Amino acid sequence: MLKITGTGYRRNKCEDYEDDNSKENNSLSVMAPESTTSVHEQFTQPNSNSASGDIQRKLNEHILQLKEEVQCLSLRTNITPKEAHLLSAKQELLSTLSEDKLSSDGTYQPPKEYTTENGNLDRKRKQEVLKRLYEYSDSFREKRTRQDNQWEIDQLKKAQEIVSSNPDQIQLTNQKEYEYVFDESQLVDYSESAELPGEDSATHEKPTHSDIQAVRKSLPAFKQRQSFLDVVKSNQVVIVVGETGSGKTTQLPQYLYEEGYHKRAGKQKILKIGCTQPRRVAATSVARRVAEEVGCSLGDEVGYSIRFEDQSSQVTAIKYLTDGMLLREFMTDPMLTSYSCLMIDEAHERTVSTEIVLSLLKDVIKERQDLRLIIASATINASKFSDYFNLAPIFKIPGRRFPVTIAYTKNPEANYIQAAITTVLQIHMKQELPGDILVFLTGQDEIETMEETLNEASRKLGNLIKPLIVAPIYANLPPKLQARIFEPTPYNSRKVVLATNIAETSITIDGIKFVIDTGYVKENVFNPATGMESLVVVPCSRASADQRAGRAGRVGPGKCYRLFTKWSFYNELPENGTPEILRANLSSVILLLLSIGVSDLINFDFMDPPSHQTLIRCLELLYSLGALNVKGQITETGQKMAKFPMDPMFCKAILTSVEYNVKDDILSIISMLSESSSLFYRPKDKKELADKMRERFFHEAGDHLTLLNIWHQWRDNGYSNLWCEDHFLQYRTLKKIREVRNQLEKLCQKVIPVFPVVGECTPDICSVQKALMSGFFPNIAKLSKLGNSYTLLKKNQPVYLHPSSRLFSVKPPPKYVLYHELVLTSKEYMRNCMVINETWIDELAGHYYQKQIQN
DNA sequence: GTTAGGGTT
Repeated sequence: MLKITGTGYRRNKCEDYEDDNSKENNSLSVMAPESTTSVHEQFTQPNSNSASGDIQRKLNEHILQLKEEVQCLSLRTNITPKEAHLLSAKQELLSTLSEDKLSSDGTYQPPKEYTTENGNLDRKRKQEVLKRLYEYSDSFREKRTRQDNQWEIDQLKKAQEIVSSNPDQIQLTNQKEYEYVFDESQLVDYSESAELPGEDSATHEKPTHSDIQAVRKSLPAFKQRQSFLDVVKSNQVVIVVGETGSGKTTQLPQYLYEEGYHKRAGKQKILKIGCTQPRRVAATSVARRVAEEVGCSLGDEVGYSIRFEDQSSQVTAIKYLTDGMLLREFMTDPMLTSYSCLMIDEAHERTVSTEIVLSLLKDVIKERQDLRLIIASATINASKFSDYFNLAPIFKIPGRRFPVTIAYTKNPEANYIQAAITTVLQIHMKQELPGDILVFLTGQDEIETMEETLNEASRKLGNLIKPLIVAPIYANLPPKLQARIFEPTPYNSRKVVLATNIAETSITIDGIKFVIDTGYVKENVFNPATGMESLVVVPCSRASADQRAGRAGRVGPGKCYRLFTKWSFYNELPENGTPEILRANLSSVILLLLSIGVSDLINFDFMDPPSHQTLIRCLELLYSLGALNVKGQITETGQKMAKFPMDPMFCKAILTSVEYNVKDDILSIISMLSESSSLFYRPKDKKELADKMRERFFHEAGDHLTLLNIWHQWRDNGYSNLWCEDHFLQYRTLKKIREVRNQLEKLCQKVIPVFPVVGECTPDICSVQKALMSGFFPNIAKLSKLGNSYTLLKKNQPVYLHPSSRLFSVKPPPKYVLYHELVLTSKEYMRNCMVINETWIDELAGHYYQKQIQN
């Protein structure tokens, strides 16, 4: 019997849920019945209420044919939505008509609507089934359509965006797996077909202008086009609450454009309508879409601008850009004179960049009455933005989304992973197919554990259950494995996606019907007093829980199982998460503010002001780095440092490296350090091997030079992807490192045009170490007297070498080490450490450690 | 004797 309770799982999870929406208590009783005649028997029983023998024979023939077709299709790794649709139809038919769908113990019961009271297929129903069988067989023989091909191409594009660092790879797989070649002459026009994929399908056909306009007019935003324009006309700042699917991101900038906001009276030069996004993929993909709608090439009237990639020009009127990019634009154009309107999208996410941009804009709009500002936010904190902008009007646009039923547990869950596993299995056995499951967990470790357990459970259950495909997704998973979540779920099986909060906003997976939300998230906490970071698991906010639930309602009505009680949702979950600005290291942002002339930070109009302590620590650090003078004003050095988009400690090291004639090595090391967290890939089952490969790069002086070794060897191996895979290094990270390095190189030439080489200094390891130390001198620790731990040189705080550090195994341990960062996990660990010479402390950081040196 | 939530310039 298919009872989960019988397989060792604690209890029947579904019974533990209360339904939020009591009307929709659709508890499915799909439990296999104790005894029933098989479907096969029903057809062959001479006394059954069957149709004529002729129909019976035809039916049997078709069952055979159908089986073949289904088998053929389900063996394919990629099927188009149309094929998937046919497959599910065939699945339904087969399970109705053939004995093949019986579970091993023969307890299959055909769906109720097909049967008469005594369990046999009724005659009328059988004829209907036959009719559909013919229809589907015919349509199956038809050629692949343009939409099918386009869909595949789009899927690939999607995959390629995710794995953009890895184009060679994808192309290769592509050719192998796609046996069909796009052939114009074999097109069948399916534009009338209603069954084909969702909302985006209209744009796949290279639609005509009027088609596009029709789609645009169907969006909820269109109904409010005129009232939106009216509100913007009479208000300088408007808060827009646009739910998912309202079309706000693509339509509102276009409305402004159509209204002529990009034209300046009497002048030739075009003013831009800017729209910021917190993520790069969003900026690029939306821009592409809007360019299509406007009917221009990307980079002409519609463009985008992200780091390393500027697709905009003089004629660009609608520009999508990342919020960090707009923040950088303040440095060259503090009044943002090239914009007539700005839309700050996804403001509710409250990234540091968004908030600083908003604060700066609040000032700018006082000076520039002509600038229009639109802030798009989720419902939950729209009023906060309205209050901040002097009670700006809130303009609402309804969304378009399927309803999602929410279920809570009756009692709190002690072990949410176990609860999640039980829930997955119950959904899988009780709910109809197709319908994939998305589970929100907090990190790689949990995902790996759950993946193992689920695979094991489904192996044990064998053919008692339909195939369960477990697909993990988290940011640090290599792209090849990430792509698995986008593969269409094969016939008659269910996909379970185990995700971190990457699936909350950044990645959208089609076909999800069920969401399981553990209610937790990992959050980075930065302690300004110690400069220590730690990742802690905290309950997620109500806003995120709702966002997560919404992921179940993209393709149709969905269901979300929350592994916490309704009471705790309303009483224990915070309404919103802590804004990032209150828990991040702000030194880079503060330097940027200072460089654009914001000197009074204490009275700067933050939406949520960081603590004075945080600000003071930042200013102290900047002062000790020489970015500020004794009056707290930014120095020339500080101005140069601000030009580099990195932490000021990095910037300082770069400036010094030029003097020491070790710029190349420092740029390499710094680029590596800035991305080092996602450089190494350590799967659970190959940890030791991965660590062994890492040891090959070890440099006696520590991790910084180890990273330099990796860089050099990658370069010497022709920046090869295969080489990366062999060494458990993430190719996409290294590629990004290379881009970062190139950008820094260019900035160096711009910011420091003349390279003054001091003395006879020849590049050597010591100079590299000293250049690093000129920026990172606040991070020095001294070996304790017992020799088993270290103490921060500045304050009396015990810290430890991280076991992953090259220096961890050095005996005897070096007397002084310099660390890149301090993380609090099971202990206070220094990560990325380097040996330093005692004499350098006085030489390079005498001003900082005066007291300590005297002692 | 052991860490990796998601982003961005």
